[in-house]
Amino acid sequence: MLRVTAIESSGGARARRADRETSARARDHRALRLWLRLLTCTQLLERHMRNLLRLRFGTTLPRFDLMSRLERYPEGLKMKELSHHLMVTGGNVTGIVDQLVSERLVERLPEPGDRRAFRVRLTRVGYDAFGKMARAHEEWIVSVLSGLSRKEHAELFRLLAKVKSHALAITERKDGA
Amino acid sequence: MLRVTAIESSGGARARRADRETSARARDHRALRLWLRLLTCTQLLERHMRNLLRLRFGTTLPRFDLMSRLERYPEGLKMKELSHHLMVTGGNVTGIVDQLVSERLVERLPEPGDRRAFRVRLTRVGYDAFGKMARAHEEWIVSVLSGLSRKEHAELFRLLAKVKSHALAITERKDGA
DNA sequence: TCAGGATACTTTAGGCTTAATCTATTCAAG
DNA sequence: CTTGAATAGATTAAGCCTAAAGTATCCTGA
Repeated sequence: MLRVTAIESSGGARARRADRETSARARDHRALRLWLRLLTCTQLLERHMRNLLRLRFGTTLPRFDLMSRLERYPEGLKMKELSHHLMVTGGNVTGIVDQLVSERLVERLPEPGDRRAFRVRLTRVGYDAFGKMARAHEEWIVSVLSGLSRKEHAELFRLLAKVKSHALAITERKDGA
Repeated sequence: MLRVTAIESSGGARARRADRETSARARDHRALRLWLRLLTCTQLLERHMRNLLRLRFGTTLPRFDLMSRLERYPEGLKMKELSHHLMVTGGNVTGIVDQLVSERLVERLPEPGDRRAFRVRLTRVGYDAFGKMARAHEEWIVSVLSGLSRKEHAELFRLLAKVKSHALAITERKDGA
């Protein structure tokens, strides 16, 4: 329930208790609204990105993300590493790499010294295709975030870092316990 | 490419041009990093929420979101309205409502005066089930965002509002053009 | 009245994602 | 060397999500 609770105004112990409850509820309310707004922002940007990639390049965000990661590692990455970087499961990476291989955008190379693993790398065609997409992607991201001043940029970045590290701390604590 | 470009130091027109390019690239770089951080934060929180709902309540985030929306409208919502609120396609809502109906958590009621439409509403069981989930959900959201001071909360909220409205403006402009 | 366009919803095909399970290979301890 | 645990990937079943096309109903204007 996201309705704001009215604040009582009279004094006394009862009222103080009500105030505490009220402000606790108001804080909860703020946290929920903040979370919903975070979610909405991400979804808006992500949706637009997906449309851009689909309409202009006939591809998808997951494929773009994977290629984007590979582009930074000319020597290629193992499936396991990709899975970790992209924060998705191994099975998922298998599927996306399969697609990209069939489109000749990436290739699987044997990993010397470990016959279980292999290295995934962009092909020449993959590099070229990614370059075009990356420019459009970056252009749009810059424009959509240009509503913020440089100072606001930095502040938002800092606040999100705080959220991120706190979230990681909580998640890991629960995983360990 | 997220590598930071070195800044040239000598004077003259050539160097100034290089500086302009460099800082433009640095700004692009900041925008991309900001976007990636936003995405990471959302994914971290969302992932944890999904796990919570799955492990403790045997349900999923989309179902929770849908019920959460219905909880605010005791008279129910039409499929179209749900689709709009949740920012997903109609076909998607059909699927999730079907699931929830088969679990007896929501019900479809005829919409008087329009035989094409109907109203989706939480059942008694649905209300009770949602209440339990909502408490756990809220508790966790509050705790994960408790790393921020009240002031930081407000600032983050404000900055995200700015991102949101700017993104909406850009998206709509392109849709209209 | 009735033809058309619009609207509410469903269906379908295809892609993403996960958890769980399986196979092949590596590694380490005896 | 052999056995058993750990690791790298692939596979499967199930759910989410979308765009596009389909069905039924409503509405408007001649």
